[in-house]
Amino acid sequence: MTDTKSLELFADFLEKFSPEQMAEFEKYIKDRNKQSIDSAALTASDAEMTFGNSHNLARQYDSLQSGSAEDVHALIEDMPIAIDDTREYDVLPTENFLDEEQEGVQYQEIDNEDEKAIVPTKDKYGRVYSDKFVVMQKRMIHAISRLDLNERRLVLMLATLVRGAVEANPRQKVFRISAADFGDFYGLSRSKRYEFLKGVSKSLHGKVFYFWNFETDGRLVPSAKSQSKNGRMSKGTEVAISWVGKAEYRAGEGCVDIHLLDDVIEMLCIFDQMNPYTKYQKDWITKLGGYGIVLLGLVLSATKETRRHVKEYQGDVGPMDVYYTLKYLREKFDCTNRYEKTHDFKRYVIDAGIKDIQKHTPLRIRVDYDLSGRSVIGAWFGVDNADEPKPKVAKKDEWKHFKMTSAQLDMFADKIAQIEGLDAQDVKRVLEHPLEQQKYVEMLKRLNYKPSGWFAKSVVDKFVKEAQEQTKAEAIIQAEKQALESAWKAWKVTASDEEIEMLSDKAYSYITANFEKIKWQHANTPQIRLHMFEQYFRKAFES
DNA sequence: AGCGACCGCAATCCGTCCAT
DNA sequence: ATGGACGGATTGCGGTCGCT
Repeated sequence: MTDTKSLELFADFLEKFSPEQMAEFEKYIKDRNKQSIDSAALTASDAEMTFGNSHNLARQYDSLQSGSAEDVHALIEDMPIAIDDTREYDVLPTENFLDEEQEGVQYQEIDNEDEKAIVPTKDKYGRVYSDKFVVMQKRMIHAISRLDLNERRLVLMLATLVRGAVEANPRQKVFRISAADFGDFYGLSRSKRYEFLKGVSKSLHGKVFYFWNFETDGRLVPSAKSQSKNGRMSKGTEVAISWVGKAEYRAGEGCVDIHLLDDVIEMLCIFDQMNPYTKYQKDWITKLGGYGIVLLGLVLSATKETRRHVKEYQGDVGPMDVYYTLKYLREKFDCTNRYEKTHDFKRYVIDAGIKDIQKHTPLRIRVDYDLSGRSVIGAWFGVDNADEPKPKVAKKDEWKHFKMTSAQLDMFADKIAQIEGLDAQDVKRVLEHPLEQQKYVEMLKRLNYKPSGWFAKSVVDKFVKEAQEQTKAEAIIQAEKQALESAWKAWKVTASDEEIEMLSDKAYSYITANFEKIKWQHANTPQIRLHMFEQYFRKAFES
């Protein structure tokens, strides 16, 4: 148990590395193994694979299980590398739903007074994040995923509120949320919002979440009991935190005063280098269910590196952005004990998450499972932004590729046929052809027809392709006709006068008249053409 | 308004069939 | 024999309805 948690931590930790740092760390592991100080679980090739390829990182993640938690922590503790994480979590390949890049994220603590002061993270313009986003530390995503809808709503509301409040007053610990604000924020009915707020402030109170504590330099905070005999760190501090310290519902005023612990305030406010975060658009996350949130976090936290590597994905569902082992996914979704049947896990966690995201965000998640024999061992995920291509709604010409109903077809074909003195069936055939219908557009306008339906693009494309092929075929036939003519001329030159006399022009006209029947296309050399020509000529002559 | 019966829905779990 | 697919049962939670 501890093992998997620490490995998760380790995996998260590795994600922060730049390629250079990976190389450096790899070297470090190599040296370490050479000296065989400890039976480090990581081998050089483990490290190489792990660092070289995030796909493998996920795979290796499982093989790392053989290492003890101690080793992993020792590794991290001994890490000779200063983590300078300039590689932020870029949220998606398509940045179009992000307003601005997060830069210059700073962390500052003022500890000279009783109350710890917390200075919120600002963006490069010196602003606290806009309300449009709920900015969330990554490690918090897991914590909030186990809350129910209203609890999550409260936390998310706090996330935006606290940031602003702490900005104004760094020592503020109590935050007031009114039922009115809460209700407006999420569009709750007037009658329900009081109950909701009251209930949620109560239910949230008992809830606790756990996380691994980090020092600001990225090292694990040593806990008092964590020193093992060999003086090495055996564990980081696992911190249990109550979401709210005290929640006071002020009856009559319709608001609740929420006392938050510093850690929670920090989590909500401070996004320093060691706290990878990812941001979600507010209205997405408030609508998403627990699995949707976690899945979104997993998929969106794909780094540029993972994306590059997962391109190696050999499937047919398009490029994939990230790969996770089944085991890792189960842990992330908190499903190590639930949904023991893989199919159930897929159905009710992965698929449900995808459906959830599909429903509430413009993102479309693709998934392809990695099979080892019959067993699912992992999954690739790809994400598309449905809003992305934003097909410019070029005002389409309604008189182009319009699709008439069968009633309309009958009626207007009849009318046009009468006016033009044509066969109604022929007219109908033209009208229902998206390319040829152009011929009668003026007529239809005069007859007060108004297009109300159109052919799908794919259908039109099919017709266009057909037409192209037809013109191509016609061109070939044309060329063949010319070839025939020149063959005839050539034959006339070589033929004796007697033969020419025998063969009247009638024969030539027979051949040309039956041209379609003769498979001239197959005669692709002059010799064969000549041969065929003679053959058919003879046949014509005999008849 | 207060109460329980009832319903709908989602989450979870289980049994059976099927392919390998 | 095993894991996955699938249908279906069970559970639990809200919310609603009708009765008092």
